[in-house]
Amino acid sequence: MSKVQTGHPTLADVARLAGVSRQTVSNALNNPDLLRADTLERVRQVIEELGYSPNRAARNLRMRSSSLIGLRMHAVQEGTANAAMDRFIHSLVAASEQAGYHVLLFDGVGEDPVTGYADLLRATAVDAFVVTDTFLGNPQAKWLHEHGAPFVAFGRPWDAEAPRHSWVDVDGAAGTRLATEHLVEQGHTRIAWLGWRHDSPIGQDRRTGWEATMRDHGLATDDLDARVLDSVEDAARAAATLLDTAAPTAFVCASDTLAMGVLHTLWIRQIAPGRDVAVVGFDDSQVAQVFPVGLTSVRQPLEDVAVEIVRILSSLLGGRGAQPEGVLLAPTLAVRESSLRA
Amino acid sequence: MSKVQTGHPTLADVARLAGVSRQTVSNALNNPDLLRADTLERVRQVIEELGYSPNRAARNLRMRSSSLIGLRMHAVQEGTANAAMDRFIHSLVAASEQAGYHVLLFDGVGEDPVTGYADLLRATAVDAFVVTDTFLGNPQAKWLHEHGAPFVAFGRPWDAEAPRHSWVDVDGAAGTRLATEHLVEQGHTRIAWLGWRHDSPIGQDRRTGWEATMRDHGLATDDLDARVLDSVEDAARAAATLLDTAAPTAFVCASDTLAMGVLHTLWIRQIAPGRDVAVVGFDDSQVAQVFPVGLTSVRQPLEDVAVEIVRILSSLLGGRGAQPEGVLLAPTLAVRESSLRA
DNA sequence: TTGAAAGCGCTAACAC
DNA sequence: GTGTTAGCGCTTTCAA
Repeated sequence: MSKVQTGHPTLADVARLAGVSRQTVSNALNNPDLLRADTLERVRQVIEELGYSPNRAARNLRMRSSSLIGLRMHAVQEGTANAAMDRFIHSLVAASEQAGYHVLLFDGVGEDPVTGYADLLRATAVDAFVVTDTFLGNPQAKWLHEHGAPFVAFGRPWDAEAPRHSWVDVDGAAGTRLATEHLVEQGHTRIAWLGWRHDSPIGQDRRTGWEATMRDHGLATDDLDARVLDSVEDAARAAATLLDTAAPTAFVCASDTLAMGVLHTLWIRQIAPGRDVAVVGFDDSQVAQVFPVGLTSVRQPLEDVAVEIVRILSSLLGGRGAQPEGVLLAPTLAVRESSLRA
Repeated sequence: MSKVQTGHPTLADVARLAGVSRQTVSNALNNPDLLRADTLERVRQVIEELGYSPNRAARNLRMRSSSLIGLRMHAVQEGTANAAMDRFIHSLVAASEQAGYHVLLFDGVGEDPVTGYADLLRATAVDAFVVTDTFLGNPQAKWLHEHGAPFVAFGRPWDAEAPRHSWVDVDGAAGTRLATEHLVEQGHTRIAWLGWRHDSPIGQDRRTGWEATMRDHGLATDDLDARVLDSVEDAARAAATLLDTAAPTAFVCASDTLAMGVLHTLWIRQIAPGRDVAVVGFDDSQVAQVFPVGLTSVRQPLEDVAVEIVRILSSLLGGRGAQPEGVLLAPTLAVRESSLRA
């Protein structure tokens, strides 16, 4: 007597209805070329009819893989405009799906920065990770590498000379270079840099784009360089000081948050953004897009970043254990009113 | 001869080392009370020693469940400040983890709005869904209900009198009521509403909070009601018109995007936000938080929403097939300079 | 080209 | 309390 159909159809159900063995059905799905055309057609028809889809858990168990990519998500930092985390996550989800993966989110809570990774890895709940919080001496990357866990980092390993793992990053210096060149084109010569005080390698990188471009154009940078915490208030104060002491006509900022501070000071002083003093931010956050004046901002190509990450991940998981690979992508500049004289 | 230790330790490994049967190890994990204290201790020690964690796929296959909650993620809408999607997603991830679940993201791409759901469901890749795009006649909710898929909606089913599925939502009317009451307290009497033109039930709901509060205070609403598309530019124009025709001293807006438009008009006219004309937005987006003036905004309790959703989901999956449940949560008001006279 | 057998690692049911 | 048996649904040998 045949089993009661409690839930979803299984491979066996399809096989029975199609009058073939289970293996043939499996082949129809995974190695269609092995079947004779008419058999394939018949099996496919039954699959369609039944709305059959291979059980994930069973396949995972057998294949020793989950088709899941783990991504640790942090709490949104309130009061800042920097992270475009949701844009990146969506890009990653879309790119992963193209490659047959799904994204599993886990929480970055707790003291130990690797706990979440360890648990998922030991339980073979995910095939690989995408690590986003890559800073100097990133403990996750180190741990994952040591444990042989496949992963790709969004962000360069700033410390290692010869990185041991693959990464994809956006060229921050190229971004600020774009911004500075754009301002020079607009006729500015006194272009200030507003960066982060506790300077991360990321902040340093972004700063070099401004500095190098200024140098290239023979423009002075003395007194035009300020560093503050990544807050609107601090940026506003720093902008005020800069305006008083160095009279810049343009600001390149390490973040949209800082740019907002500059705009605040301009507003207080009745200085028109764009016409009187130009401002450029970094990240093309929603704030930059929605701010009434329209904040010009460096935009990271997160869609491309995601595609590259998934590509590397696929080759990693595909067994092609190639050399660690680093990909550096160029950002673009979203030009808006805050940097236009018109 | 014993098997080669290729990868992770299994239940059998633990059992062998602890000198017990596999079942005993399983019990140590899932039904600790069944074991004698010393046995439990011994098993636990070996588990610790080996860094053992049950294989997810095997457990999933056996339990016919994945401990995964599916969430469809849409592309970020550029140029608006409304969605606090990342805040919600993180809240959901955190709450899920507390309950032993993880969040699986999939993409909302394609013509057919239920494709992604259907695929995951048929493959038993997820145990349940969280549906966020709940609007009138929501096709996903209908489809999921018809297919007996467990899910909870973030958002009320506006059409049904007796909803067939569980939902959690934020009381939009209560939010705009808070906003309006706050403005009345600040001494405003001519408080305008700036809402959406193609009015969704959500927009209508938010509007009623303003209208009812105005009525309660015996304040006129004629000519103080404008509807536009959800864009900064349209909002700016509408605000200008309202200022000319009805001279409001305060604006309650259906979104932060609209509020930005109002602020833009105020800026152009050299009207000080807060001091001269008050503005309140909706969603407490990053824009509201970072905008130099500080935009007062209705804040959805997304953390609580996530907790409630997971609670309902857990009971749904726990077999307690209770009646569909609806939970309406009250938002709060994040008060900032844009609504303060001081 | 197709079929039969084995087993991935786990837990529910039942014996002891 | 603990051990034995069976089987979740799939894919990878190997044989026909």
